[in-house]
Amino acid sequence: MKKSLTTICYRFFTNLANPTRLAALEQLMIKPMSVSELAQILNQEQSMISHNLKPLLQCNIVTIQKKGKQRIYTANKQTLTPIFTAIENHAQNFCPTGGACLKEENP
Amino acid sequence: MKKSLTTICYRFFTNLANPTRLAALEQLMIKPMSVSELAQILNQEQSMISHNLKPLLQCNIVTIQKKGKQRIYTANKQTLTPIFTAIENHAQNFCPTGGACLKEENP
DNA sequence: TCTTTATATGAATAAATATTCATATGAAGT
DNA sequence: ACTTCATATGAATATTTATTCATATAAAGA
Repeated sequence: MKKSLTTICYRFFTNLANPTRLAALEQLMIKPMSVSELAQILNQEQSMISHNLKPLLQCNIVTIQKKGKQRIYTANKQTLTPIFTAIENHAQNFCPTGGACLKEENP
Repeated sequence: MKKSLTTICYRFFTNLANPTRLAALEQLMIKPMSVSELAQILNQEQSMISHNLKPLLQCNIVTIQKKGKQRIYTANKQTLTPIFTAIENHAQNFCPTGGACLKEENP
């Protein structure tokens, strides 16, 4: 890992380390959609969705395209698919019960 | 992405979204080492290293083995290598200057 | 057993992030 | 130009997370 990668990783992981943003990405992995559609599906305020999409956009974890008044956000699958796959593998190999990594809960 | 994966991802990314933990992992990717060795290399207090290794251990992102009084921590390369690789790729493809994703800084 | 060394833990404080609410911007139609 | 709808932004507050310092535990040797 090159020195600068730590910085990039930090921004990247910080970006993903948020339940709202992960839930939004989960939806966007299914299909591109607008802010208000996301807000409706996730049952969150529009401003919250906007606030949370902003850093994802800044890191190109999502992209945007205008469609009339709407902004359609699209997940960057090229980046996200391998990462989610890696975590799925980790979960399978190292968190067999889905919560086994919570060692404090099963000592 | 299954429903529960969002939860696992959240724990996982939260774990990695920290400069101290990333720096520790960077070292542990090079070679396994003890808490005090990490503390020395990273120029941080021992308690801080311990505190930060704890959640990594809980999620099996690192493993531990005892060696006398020392605890030798080892990075889980099986999990970490593909993730770091994916982020390296993302950085190459979407952050060409290493900071291009900071769009506010080059508008 | 006493001492030393290595590590972990707890609790207080400090710092960073998220969330909310009010409001601004901006596109499209009337 | 005015209205409506979609989205973004700012600023205050709430919440989460990190850091520090003091102390506990635990292994090993004298």
